Amino acid sequence: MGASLRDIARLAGVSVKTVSNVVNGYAHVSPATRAKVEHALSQLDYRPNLSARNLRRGRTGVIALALPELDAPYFAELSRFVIEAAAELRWLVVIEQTDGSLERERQILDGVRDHRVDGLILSPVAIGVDELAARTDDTALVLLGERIHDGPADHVAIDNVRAARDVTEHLIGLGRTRIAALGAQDNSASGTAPLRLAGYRQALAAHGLPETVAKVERYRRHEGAAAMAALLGHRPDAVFCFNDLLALGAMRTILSAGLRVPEDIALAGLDDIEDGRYSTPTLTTLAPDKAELARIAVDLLKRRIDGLPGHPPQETRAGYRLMARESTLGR
Amino acid sequence: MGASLRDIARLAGVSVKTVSNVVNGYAHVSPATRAKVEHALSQLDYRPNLSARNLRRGRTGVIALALPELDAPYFAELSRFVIEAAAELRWLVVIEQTDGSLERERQILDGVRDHRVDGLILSPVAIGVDELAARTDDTALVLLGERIHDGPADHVAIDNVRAARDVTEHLIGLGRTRIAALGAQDNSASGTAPLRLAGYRQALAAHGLPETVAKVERYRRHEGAAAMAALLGHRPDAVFCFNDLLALGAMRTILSAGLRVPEDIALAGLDDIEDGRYSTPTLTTLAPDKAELARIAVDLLKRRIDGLPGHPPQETRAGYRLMARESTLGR
DNA sequence: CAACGTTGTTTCAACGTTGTAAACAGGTGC
DNA sequence: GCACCTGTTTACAACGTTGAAACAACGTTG
Repeated sequence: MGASLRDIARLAGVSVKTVSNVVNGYAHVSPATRAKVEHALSQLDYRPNLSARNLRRGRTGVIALALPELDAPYFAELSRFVIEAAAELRWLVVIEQTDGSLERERQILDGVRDHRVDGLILSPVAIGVDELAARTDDTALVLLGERIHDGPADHVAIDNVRAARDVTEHLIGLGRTRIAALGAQDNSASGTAPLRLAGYRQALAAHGLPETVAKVERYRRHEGAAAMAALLGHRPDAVFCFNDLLALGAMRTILSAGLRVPEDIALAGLDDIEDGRYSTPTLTTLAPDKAELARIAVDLLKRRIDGLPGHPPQETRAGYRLMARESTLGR
Repeated sequence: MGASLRDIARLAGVSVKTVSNVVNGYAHVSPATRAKVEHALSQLDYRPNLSARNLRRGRTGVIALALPELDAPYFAELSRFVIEAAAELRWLVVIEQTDGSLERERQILDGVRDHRVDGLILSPVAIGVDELAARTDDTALVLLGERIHDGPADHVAIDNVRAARDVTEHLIGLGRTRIAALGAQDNSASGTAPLRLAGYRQALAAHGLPETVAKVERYRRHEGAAAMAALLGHRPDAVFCFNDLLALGAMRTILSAGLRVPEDIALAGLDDIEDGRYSTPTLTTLAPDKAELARIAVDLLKRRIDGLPGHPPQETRAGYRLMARESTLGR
């Protein structure tokens, strides 16, 4: 085991508290003792025991990031930024996966209370606003990503309605008229899908175009592929997929059917995952500023952790950019 | 703050230790007191303070998983399995990213000592065997993935030489004769690249075929795309990319150049990331059993954490399967 | 020169938990 | 009546840290 303050104190011939003072950079320590102590510290290669420090201070320096699945590239990319932002505060990040299950989300919200983490960044899928509002626990919580606004906790996301409208407008601007949406969901009282659907509809309505909507259960490639197969019967000339994974699945279906992208069907996604920058054709998409999302989420969490409870929940928007690529523009 | 053992004890009219005994399922507690205590526990919604428990027990219940980058799909997929395997032991997993940098790897190895985590699963890139061997620290450590064997710590990986040979044999079996390798590295004393290169060479040598080798710095799509552009001059009829990201980048270059896969150039990768199952054409690859890798890594780590130090480092192999898809077989 | 403030250091207690050992009650056996 | 179990419960100390308070030594100040 490593050396404790006690060992250092013994070696340096001072009290434990003095060593503690040196370690914590307390001002009033005489140069002589400071030198002695520092020598002893480096001699024994002292490392503070963080369990003990945390017990004393009531903090762990660890936050949790709970998201549906780490192997969805969007979330993997987002995690990278969260981890980086947290690292600047010397926080560690434990990652939990909900798989979009209500029960897992409950478990995690509940588990936050066992003092292993100082706060939680949750990317919710299944849990409802009312259930969140009923939370008795006062551990710091930030909701990340697509979610009905004005909920009971701090929240950061892009403006999904406007983003979806922008993508749809892009397709309309290309002269497409039979524009389908792929990615609506039945069970998503709290999620993205309704917001993106609303944006899609707003754009179509503004131009008097008809809508076609395909539903999926989850945002994975194979569901995109399957839903696209069903859509082919409607002969759309453009498809707005509610995320990039769906779009990549859909692209596979279209190309396999011998149709061309974008000549026969223009395709757009949302998320800007790296895959879409290397697919053939490359995928037009809308790129949320993931670094900003992560930074804001961590900042909000820090404010909650440090601050007094009782402040009203805060709503924050992160930016985005439309990335027009080959799947709508052609080569 | 939550209730402590003391609060429960007061409410139930017993000693703190009795409550602790109930919480920990100690056998010799009379049914009557057990009931009393359990009532009080649920009444105050008791949660053990894990910082305190950890301080006492000297364990944190948290392990670290350090890998180059979370947004490389292979590592994201692997992380998912590690987190799942750890969850079965009630362990949390903090993720650290090294970005393949030596300094970060050192930092992380060093940081393990501050008692925040019980052990470390490291997927090393830059650090050398000798430096690892010189480690004085005795915190549990497991090396995960491609790495020179017989190092100073437990290690789990697939048999990279054999795997690379199998992929190359597959290409040879298709009748290809100008088979290039994409993904060799200059600086990788400790990594995958030399092993995979060796396997590739073994296969070619066995059939008397000539080799062509393209180097990259890191295993990312854009490097695969760039390296492939350089390879095109050699007019290979098949390319074995040392991982799937390289292959997907290469595929993009080939298709953009107006060549066909696999008719003009057959393409194979290694990793079996999900992207490759939905690219057009779908990507032939070799699929390491990631779930097995993760499980073994966690098991080895558990054994180290529980066990006495001093046992010799253990070498373990995980299985793999060749997934022949369109990029070599055609439709 | 007494009262006071500053600087440097220490003692003490506490954070919440659990291992150890000891205390206690209620038998059994002799 | 005593020694000796078995089962149940408790007191105590300890894990390593830090805030609060106390203390000693030394100027300053009125």
